Amino acid sequence: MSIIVRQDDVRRQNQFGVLMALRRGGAMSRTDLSAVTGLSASTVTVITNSLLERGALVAHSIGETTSQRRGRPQVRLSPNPAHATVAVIVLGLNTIQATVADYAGNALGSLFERTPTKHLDAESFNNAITSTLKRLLDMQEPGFGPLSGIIVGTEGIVDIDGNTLLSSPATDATDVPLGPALEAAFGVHVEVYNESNMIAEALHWKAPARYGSDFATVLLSTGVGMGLYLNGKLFSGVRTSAVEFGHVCHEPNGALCRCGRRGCIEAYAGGYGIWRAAHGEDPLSVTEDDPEDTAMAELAARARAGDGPERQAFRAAGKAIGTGLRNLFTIFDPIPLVFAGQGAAVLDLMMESLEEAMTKPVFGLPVTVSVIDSYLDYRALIREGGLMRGLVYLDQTMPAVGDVREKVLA
Amino acid sequence: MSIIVRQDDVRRQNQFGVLMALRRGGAMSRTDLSAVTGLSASTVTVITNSLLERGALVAHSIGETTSQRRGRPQVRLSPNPAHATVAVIVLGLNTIQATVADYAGNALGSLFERTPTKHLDAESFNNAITSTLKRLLDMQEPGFGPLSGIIVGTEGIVDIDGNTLLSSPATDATDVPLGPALEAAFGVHVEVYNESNMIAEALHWKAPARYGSDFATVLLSTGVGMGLYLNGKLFSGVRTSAVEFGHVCHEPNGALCRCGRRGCIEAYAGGYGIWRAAHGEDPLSVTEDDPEDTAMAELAARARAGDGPERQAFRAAGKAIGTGLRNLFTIFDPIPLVFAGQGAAVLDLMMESLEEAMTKPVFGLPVTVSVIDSYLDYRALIREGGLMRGLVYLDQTMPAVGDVREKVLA
DNA sequence: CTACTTTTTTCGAACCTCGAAATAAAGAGG
DNA sequence: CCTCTTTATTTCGAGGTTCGAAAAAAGTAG
Repeated sequence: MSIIVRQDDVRRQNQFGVLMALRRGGAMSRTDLSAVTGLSASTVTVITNSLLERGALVAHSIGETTSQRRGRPQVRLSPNPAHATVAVIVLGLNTIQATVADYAGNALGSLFERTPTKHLDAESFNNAITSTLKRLLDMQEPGFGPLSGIIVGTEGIVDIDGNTLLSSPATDATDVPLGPALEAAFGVHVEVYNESNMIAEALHWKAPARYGSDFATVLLSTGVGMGLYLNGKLFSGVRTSAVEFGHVCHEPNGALCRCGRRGCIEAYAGGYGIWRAAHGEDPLSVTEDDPEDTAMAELAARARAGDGPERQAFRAAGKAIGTGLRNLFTIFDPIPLVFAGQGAAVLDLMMESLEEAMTKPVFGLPVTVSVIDSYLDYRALIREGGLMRGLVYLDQTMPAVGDVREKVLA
Repeated sequence: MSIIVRQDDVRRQNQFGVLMALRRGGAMSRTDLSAVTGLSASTVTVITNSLLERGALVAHSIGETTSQRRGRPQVRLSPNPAHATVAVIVLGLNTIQATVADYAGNALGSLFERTPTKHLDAESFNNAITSTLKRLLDMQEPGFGPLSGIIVGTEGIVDIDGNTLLSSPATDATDVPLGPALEAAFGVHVEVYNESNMIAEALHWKAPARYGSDFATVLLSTGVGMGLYLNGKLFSGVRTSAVEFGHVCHEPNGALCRCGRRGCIEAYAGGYGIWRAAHGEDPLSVTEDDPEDTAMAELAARARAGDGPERQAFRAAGKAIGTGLRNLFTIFDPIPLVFAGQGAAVLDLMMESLEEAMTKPVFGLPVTVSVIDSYLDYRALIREGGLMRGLVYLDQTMPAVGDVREKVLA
């Protein structure tokens, strides 16, 4: 059904536009906002005054700007840090990291805990996360804004509503109602996302010029994940977070993957896949243990030293990823690429075979990928992406209560 | 950049909503429109009267409804056939089919021509299509509405703006500026689409309950095409029509495809791929000739008669398609499927291996596909989809000129 | 012919955005 | 110190939009 638009929707959308302009462009004056958003100066005045009155924005007092220009000085506006607080939780294998940040996006505090979450049942798993966040909140100094939202970033498959953790390496439990559990405990809106999606979200905010409308992030870690931005929006599955790039089939009847199927990209390019191939182990055997980062570094060193099974293992990984990317690009055209995670440190060993597999022309149209970046600290990216997602959620759902004049008259 | 909303946009959007409700639900009264769209009765009155005045709608005079109910009889409204005319052109290998239809979607006339377009240069190719449409328009009786838009559906790769035919089996020429050529010749808006996208569009309109938000169409013909509806919208590539499902890699280093690469799904499931495998021909040899429909029917008959290379060839085709679908479903979750084209007639020979490859569970989540339909006459679907796309374009771009009262007062 | 029922239109209220004009708040210059 | 100039912001009226309530229209029932 095509959606009907009301009067309020106009105001809400434009108010959101103003807030987004400030998030993107940093503090700016009403005049700047008018130029950036395309709204008239009078409309910007009405909207910003309404937001100021409700405490969502703050005006930077004079002197801070030191304009030295001729006319009336600009009053720069920006999100009011004290207006709200967002919590971001990043889950790993037996690790929980919680962070709180203010409405302006400044981190207020962080807590990293190692907890054996892997073998907990769903309820205990939720409780562990809840208590970590509780501890963090108790540590905060009084006076910070009210907690307004929680974003969780995790490996695994999440339902499309951001409520349920359907399946994740972080826990053996399935269909974990993490969203509702946190919502019940803290009384605020909660969204659970796949970590790769948050990496994409983070890059979109860090470098909008480069990662504006269309790009893909490939997370090379134990598994192989992907975040996709298409047409300026985060792409997700129909019912789940999906984009399980690591489980796209590379070789039918190929090496065994942890998911139980054969030939997945992850079975060649995941940490354990590379390790297995480098050591000449049976491609149909899978262990639960992940190779240590240091062990992988040694493997990479040996591969760089000279040809041999180690180098071949990395080459095979590159080929699997490259083939997968080419297939994806066959579906929606080539887009800029970003690699993140520890695997990005050994990209040099994979790049040749990756590019060879990826760039084979389709119908004479060569596949060209313009941007290939890499980021090692993917945890930080997940956190940043989650934070921005949380802030944008608040901006988007901020009610569009009436004009200022109304209250003045009353 | 987040988009700012103006006053006019509200009206345009709601006017579009009214027109869409009529296209979807057929002729209905203002009261029904109010219920379906969610707009108030007064707003519906204003919008419909404006559309009536401009000739976009007609009121069905009394008597037609024969309500026999108590109160004031409803006045049913529907798109005015004479308001506009849309032309749909379906291109095939050395064939051009042009159809014109009125604003209500009724076909007015059609012309099918066999023309050797394959070896024409770009300009001659455009001219051939232009002259076919000119002939068809000349054949029409006077009094039909003005030509308002042209939609072209074709095999091959089209740029995202619907202007340029980048590469197509219909012609050896590449980067054919078909859109601008037709626009220059007829002075109306032109959009060029991939045929599979139009098949998806057609099904979306034929059975919105079944094919509403998310589904995929697989076109089994000489090649293997796909149309995708995701989140209620036609999915396309970033720069081109894309979704070149047939050229997703099934077997690295596998059979040779016409695109020059190896192991594409089409190399196994396209008409020539099945033929080649059934006859034990070299999988690295490709011919330009396509097997005749009758020859393929014989092949299917032999495959149904008993096991042998023919049956194995169809099984291999099913496996290639099934694997490709599973990979796609790994990216965006399983969705209902529709098969179209001659290949849909031999689906029975492929279905077993197709389902086996497709439904292997990912991380314990079984892949289930609820709806699997098939349509043989895909040309008709392309035509219908193109027509609806053209009509919706007209609805969407209809200006939102002012209130009725204004003119009454003047 | 009158009462009732349902559909459609009319009308005023409440908003929203916009452009023009007015106002505010500096620096520049005498 | 006062006035002029310049730039930013606010005020105000106009025009457009949707909505709810009330009125009008156009039938059927009896």
